[in-house]
Amino acid sequence: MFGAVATPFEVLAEPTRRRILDLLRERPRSVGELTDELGLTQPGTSKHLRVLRDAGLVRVRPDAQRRWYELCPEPLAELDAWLAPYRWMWAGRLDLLEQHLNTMPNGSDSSAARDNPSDHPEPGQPDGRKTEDR
Amino acid sequence: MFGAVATPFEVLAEPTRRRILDLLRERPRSVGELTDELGLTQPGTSKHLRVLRDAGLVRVRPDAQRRWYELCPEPLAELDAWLAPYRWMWAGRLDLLEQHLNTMPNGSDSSAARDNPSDHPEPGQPDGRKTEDR
DNA sequence: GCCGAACATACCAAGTCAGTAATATGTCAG
DNA sequence: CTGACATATTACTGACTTGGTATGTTCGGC
Repeated sequence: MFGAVATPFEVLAEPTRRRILDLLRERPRSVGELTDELGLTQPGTSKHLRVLRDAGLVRVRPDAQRRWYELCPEPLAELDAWLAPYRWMWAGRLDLLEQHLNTMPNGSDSSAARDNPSDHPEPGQPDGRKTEDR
Repeated sequence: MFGAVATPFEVLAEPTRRRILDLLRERPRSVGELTDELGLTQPGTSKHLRVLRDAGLVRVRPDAQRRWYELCPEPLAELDAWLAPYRWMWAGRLDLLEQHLNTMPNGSDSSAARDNPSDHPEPGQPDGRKTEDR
C-alpha cells in the first residue's frame, strides 16, 4: 500500500530510486527521459516517482502533457540528522567524505561546508530520530 | 537469503535496526539486553544482528556464552558519501549541517583528499541491480 | 556427565515491494 | 472530433523480508 508515507530511509533503500535522485540532481527530467536512462518500463518509472513524490523527495512541474520532475532534497535532512551522531566516529576515512564534498557543484559558499570550526559551541544536538514504523 | 551482503541503505531501512545502532552507540550490549530493550523475541533480535553483522555495521566480541555487540560505523561512510552531494542543497537548514560539523572532534585538516575523483557517488556499491532480475 | 543459560539457526505464516501488462486520463495536432 | 503521444493508475505475479515458534549448540556450574 502506498498511501502510507515512508521515511527517506525506506525510500532510498531501493538503488533505482537513488539513481533517479542522482539523475535529477543534474537537471529536471521528464518521465520518458528517466525511463530511458533507467532501462525500466514507463509504469515502473512512474511508480518509483510516485514513491519519491509521496516522500517529498521530488516535485512535479507539468508542462502540457509532459511532467518535469525535479529534486526536492529537504527530506534528506532527516537522513542526515540521523547520521550526524555517528559521523565523528569514522574519522579515519574522512577522505571519502572529503572526496565527495569535492564533487559538489562549485560555487555557492561551499567554504561554509568546508571549514570545520570545532570551537563552535553549538548546544542543540536534537538527536531526534522519529523512529516511526512502516 | 541472508548470504547476500546488503548495502547500508537497505539495512537501515528497518527502524528496528536503526534503533539497535542507536542503542549500541551508547555502549556495547549483549543480545539479551537488546532483546529486552527492543521488545522483540530473542531470535528476532539475533536475526537483525545477523543482518547488521553481515553488513559490517556491528562487531561481536564473545565472552563465555555471552556475545557483546558493538558498533562498527565504517559502512555508514557509504551512506554519508552518497548524501554528500545533496547536502549543500537544503541550505535552509544549514544549521543542521553546521551542527553535525561541530560533532567532529577536531580539525582533521583532511590532508588526504582526492585519490579518486569520480563523478558518481556509490563508492562501494555498483549502481546496478544488487542481485538478479525480478 | 548433567543441567541451565545465552545465543544461533531452521522453519513457517504474513505482509510488502518490484516489475510487467493492460488500461485510463489528458493534451496536442490536424 | 479523431488519432497520436506522454503519463498515471490498476491488477497481478513472484520474490523477498519480518516476526514468531521450535530446535540446536556452546559454555559454565554442579
